[in-house]
Amino acid sequence: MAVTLRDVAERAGVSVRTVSNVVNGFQHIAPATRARVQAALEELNYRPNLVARSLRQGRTGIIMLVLPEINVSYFGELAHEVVDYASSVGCTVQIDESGGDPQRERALLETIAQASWVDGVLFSSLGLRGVDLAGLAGGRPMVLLGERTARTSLDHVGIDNVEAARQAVAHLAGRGRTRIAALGGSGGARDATSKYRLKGFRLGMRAAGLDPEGRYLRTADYRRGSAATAVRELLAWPERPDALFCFSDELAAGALRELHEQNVRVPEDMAVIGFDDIEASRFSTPSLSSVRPDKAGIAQAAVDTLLARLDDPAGAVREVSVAHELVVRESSGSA
Amino acid sequence: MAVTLRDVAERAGVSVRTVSNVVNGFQHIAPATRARVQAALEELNYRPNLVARSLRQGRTGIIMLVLPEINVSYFGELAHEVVDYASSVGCTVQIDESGGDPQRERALLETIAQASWVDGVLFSSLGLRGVDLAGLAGGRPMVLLGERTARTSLDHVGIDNVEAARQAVAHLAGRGRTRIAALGGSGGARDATSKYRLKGFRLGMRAAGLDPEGRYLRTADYRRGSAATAVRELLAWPERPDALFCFSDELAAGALRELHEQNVRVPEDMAVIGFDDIEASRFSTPSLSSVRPDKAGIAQAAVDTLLARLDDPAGAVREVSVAHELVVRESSGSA
DNA sequence: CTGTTAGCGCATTCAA
DNA sequence: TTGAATGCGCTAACAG
Repeated sequence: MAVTLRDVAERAGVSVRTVSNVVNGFQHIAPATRARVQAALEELNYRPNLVARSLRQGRTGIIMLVLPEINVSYFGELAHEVVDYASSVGCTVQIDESGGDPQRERALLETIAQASWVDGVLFSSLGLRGVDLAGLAGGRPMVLLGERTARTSLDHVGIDNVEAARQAVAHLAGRGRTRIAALGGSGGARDATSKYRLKGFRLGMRAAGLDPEGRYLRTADYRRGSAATAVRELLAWPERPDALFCFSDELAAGALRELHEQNVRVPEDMAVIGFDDIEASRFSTPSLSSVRPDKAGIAQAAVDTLLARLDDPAGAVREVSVAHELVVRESSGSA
Repeated sequence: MAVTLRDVAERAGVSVRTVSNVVNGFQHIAPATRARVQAALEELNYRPNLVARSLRQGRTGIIMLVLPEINVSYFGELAHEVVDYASSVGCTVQIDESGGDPQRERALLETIAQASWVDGVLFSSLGLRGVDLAGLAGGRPMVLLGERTARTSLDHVGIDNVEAARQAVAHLAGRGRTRIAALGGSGGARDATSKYRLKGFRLGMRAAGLDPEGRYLRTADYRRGSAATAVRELLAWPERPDALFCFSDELAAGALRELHEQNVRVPEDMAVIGFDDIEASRFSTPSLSSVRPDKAGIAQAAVDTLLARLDDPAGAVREVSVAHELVVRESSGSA
């Protein structure tokens, strides 16, 4: 069996209270006592039972991070930042995947509401609307990551997708492209991310004196494999695009591949820009221009916001907008 | 405050024992009582406190997964499989990162020994030797993932790296390549993965009647960014290689990029094969040949092995070898 | 400065 | 079939 405070107390000939004090680094302890307890602690190789401690304190220090899929590069990189920052503030991260499926997201939230060992949840939803989420959290502190789909009582951390998308389009237009197309997501209410990026796309097009209508193509998801058919379709448009704004770097990677197969040169015949700036994009051929969200900033803001919410459950709803940046590489170089 | 068993018991006019029985689905309960308790349960929206339950039962259902970095594609994909399978057997996954640094791995294990809410640990080490690990686990069940560095008392799940590497080399030789080079890791005792892959490289070379000596180049790590300088060096060899076996797909991706910059055609001038078969490899230009470990198989075996160890702490040490497969794509197509 | 003790919420043994 | 009571290991309020 595991050695308990009580065992140590007996060994050292003191009370559990004193041992607890030593373990937790309390100040006012007689040096002699402290030394004796320390010795007993080490002789018995005492390890505090964190479950018991958590039961007592009501906090576990465990943050749950819900993502569509951890194997998707962007989410992997985001998770990395979250784990990294969380550990620096003494928290560990539990990861769950929703698969981006609203039904599974819902089921997961049911579980979360019960999984009462997590102090709070960072939820990166693709399918559920904020209003749905709020009700499902089961009163547990939750911060929404990515896009907020509707007015809700939940804290939210994300970037300005509209502005970021607008800048991407402005960049393409600035390089002389006039037949710009956008690609990714559903563009509708169900997928807020693409909705806002599409909005930014339209703003950017109009600002450049271009007509955005009929220049957007949906995809089933944001993965590499979903780009190929879309790209073929887009190449068959009567007015073939000379630039492509993909709503994720993975889509852009899939697009680069398909463009290669169709013998379309990038950037000469088609400029391409992605979104997320995943690491692979720096090394692709051609290297991929992208919108880079400050992932570390998102992670930090998310964890901080969650911790603040834990301390003040009734505080005002927080809305944090994190920085982003345009990264220009070969794929959108001047033709 | 949260609703407890006691609250429900009062409400239903029964004892906590009875409520507990209903919650846990015990059989012998009078239908009338059960109905009354059920009603109270729902009216009060009772959620069991899992921390308290865990304290009582001694198990949390939390598995800790320790990886070098979750943002590295291979580990992201592996984590995905682990989370997926673990959830199917009722476990949640807590992720920690070691950064691949032996010192941090050691520190992390100290924490693990204390973090007594995890039932067991899946440890994918890069730097520490198995013998070191065994002592540090603090008696907590631990399964080693990837490579086992030394005889140890720990369970281990991995693929046959020697054979996999041998096959990769045989494939290149089979395509008529004679000046094959290997790239990645330290090749030494500190990095068992590259040690075994290097061993397989040598076996494959000799089997093809080629001399493996002096045809291996180390890298600082397995990331894309570490390939460039190595590739430049390798291109300057007196007998310039016509094939490159990279010990990871990320290295291979970095190599493809650098080869492109140096105007070396792939596969015409240089065949390239990687290791891990990450998703990006299917879509790169050229698409990348690779050794594909059965990641789902690894995840499943790892979790199963850990659970078995939990049930039988004294059982025989398990050594599981999971399947792998060679995936041939453009980068190693015949010249 | 340190000992005693009451719970945290739950599962469970002993009675009834 | 159900109630009362114990304790998992710990922290903290209350003494002394």
